[in-house]
Amino acid sequence: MSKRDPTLMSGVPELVLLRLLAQREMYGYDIARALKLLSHEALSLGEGVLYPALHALEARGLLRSRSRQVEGRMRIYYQATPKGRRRLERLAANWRRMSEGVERILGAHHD
Amino acid sequence: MSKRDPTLMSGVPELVLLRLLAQREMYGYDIARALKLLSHEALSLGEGVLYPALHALEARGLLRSRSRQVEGRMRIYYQATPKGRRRLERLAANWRRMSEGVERILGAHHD
DNA sequence: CAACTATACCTCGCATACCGAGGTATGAAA
DNA sequence: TTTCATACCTCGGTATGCGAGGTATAGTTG
Repeated sequence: MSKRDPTLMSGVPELVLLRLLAQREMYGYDIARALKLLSHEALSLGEGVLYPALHALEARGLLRSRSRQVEGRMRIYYQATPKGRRRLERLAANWRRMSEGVERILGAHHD
Repeated sequence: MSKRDPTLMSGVPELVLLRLLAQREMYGYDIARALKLLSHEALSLGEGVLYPALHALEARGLLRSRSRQVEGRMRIYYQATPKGRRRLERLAANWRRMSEGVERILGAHHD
């Protein structure tokens, strides 16, 4: 069925993947490293999340990939499609909205 | 097995429930309303999330409840236990950490 | 040359979280 | 008497995240 919106809970992996791959072409291993680095270790996608997520996003037309041989090793480079970018905008807006909501609740003292 | 930590994705419902109920005693319907209000509609826990979550948290000793009859209607009031408050601290710290991580990735231009 | 480490990909199956839809019952208002 | 707001509840589906495990190559080190 047609993929309902990520509701409350995050879909953070989808979000950050699209964000990275909207910026530039990257391959799996690369993404994992970048994610740890950029988020100061706060985020880390294990391979059991990463690869299935990449495949799913590609199948949905949000990413496209090309394989390249680099120094004997095979790499699959992904980047966001236009559709993926549009999706990213939606997800990012959503995420900010909900994260601000959480922040308000964490911050307030509700007497 | 013993309940692994909420990993990447949020466990936002658990977090916000504990936060509200660390502050004051509330009952289900009340919580739903407060949540919408405080978060400016950004968060809304449907009853299919809310009640099971409350039961689960109570079963884990993070909340305790008492029933009261108010104007003919039965209400079950919940509040956070000390253990629940400690859990809240952990979850809140976790959430900030990961939300900052996401923010960094959303914000940066990764050239 | 054997081991080991880093790179690079992959899948399977478990657990659990979240959600919508549906169900019950009361009191007040129309 | 019907409807609305209050107030609770459960069931079943789905997807999602995750760990563990598996393959293979290139380079390093003893």
